[in-house]
Amino acid sequence: MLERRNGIDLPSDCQGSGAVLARIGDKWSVLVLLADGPMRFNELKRKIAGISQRMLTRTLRGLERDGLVTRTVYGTIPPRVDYALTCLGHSLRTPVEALGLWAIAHLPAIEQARQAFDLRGKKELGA
Amino acid sequence: MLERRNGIDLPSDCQGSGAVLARIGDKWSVLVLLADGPMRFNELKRKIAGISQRMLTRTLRGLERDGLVTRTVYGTIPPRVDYALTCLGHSLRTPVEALGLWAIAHLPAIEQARQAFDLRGKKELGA
DNA sequence: CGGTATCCAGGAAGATACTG
DNA sequence: CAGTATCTTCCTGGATACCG
Repeated sequence: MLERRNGIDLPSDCQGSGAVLARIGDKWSVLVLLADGPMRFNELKRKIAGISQRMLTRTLRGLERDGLVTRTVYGTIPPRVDYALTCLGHSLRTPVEALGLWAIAHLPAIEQARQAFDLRGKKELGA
Repeated sequence: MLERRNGIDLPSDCQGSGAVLARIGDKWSVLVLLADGPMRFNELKRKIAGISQRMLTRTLRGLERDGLVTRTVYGTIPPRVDYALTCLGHSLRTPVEALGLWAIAHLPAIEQARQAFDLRGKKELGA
């Protein structure tokens, strides 16, 4: 994604950051990540409350593909499928939770900055 | 603290996580965030290498609106505009860099998981 | 130099219906 | 229960051209 061109490179950690953010930056992945303990499909769907069946399937497939969750199918009727975090998936929770803590701490400041910014925009229009 | 899991709703702090991820989860914000020191528009554009003028403008506006960067216009000719991280913006670097470190450490594992996953998919098609 | 304005393609995500 | 298939809408992001 980030090609090195004409000599100037971004800090090396950008490569990874970009890929990881593409993975967890989507609308639902983090929520799945934070829903811990092995869970069945509809259990997750209920817990996440708002996700569509389609998006939950897609999100879980993506996480499974990246080795962040395991998918265990029991050949029973009715079918039962369990999803659980892998070791790798669990380890990702640490930095993600750090981000969550930052969000809790600073979201009010962000909201405030937004209002101030939008207000300035309005005034310029009026002037 | 993030682990409250009594089945009903997501922890309240997920809202914040979601909002922050929506902010930095886009394709370019993090790169701007990590490019430190006050920088002029084209300086940033060169450093990020691959971003279009339009997206850099949009990204910077978004970050400015959220109070993460400042935009300083000098009324000179030719024009000069400096962008710098605010205190808030700088503080966000810590968790973002933590995520970057995780990425560096585990990206190989992810790549490997992907290949294994895709391979399994192919075999099933063959069978 | 530092932007805006406009157009366009592709993917993300929702709603709905059907299946083993 | 745990999905797939399909259709549609929205948004992101790239390309291009012009402006103060």
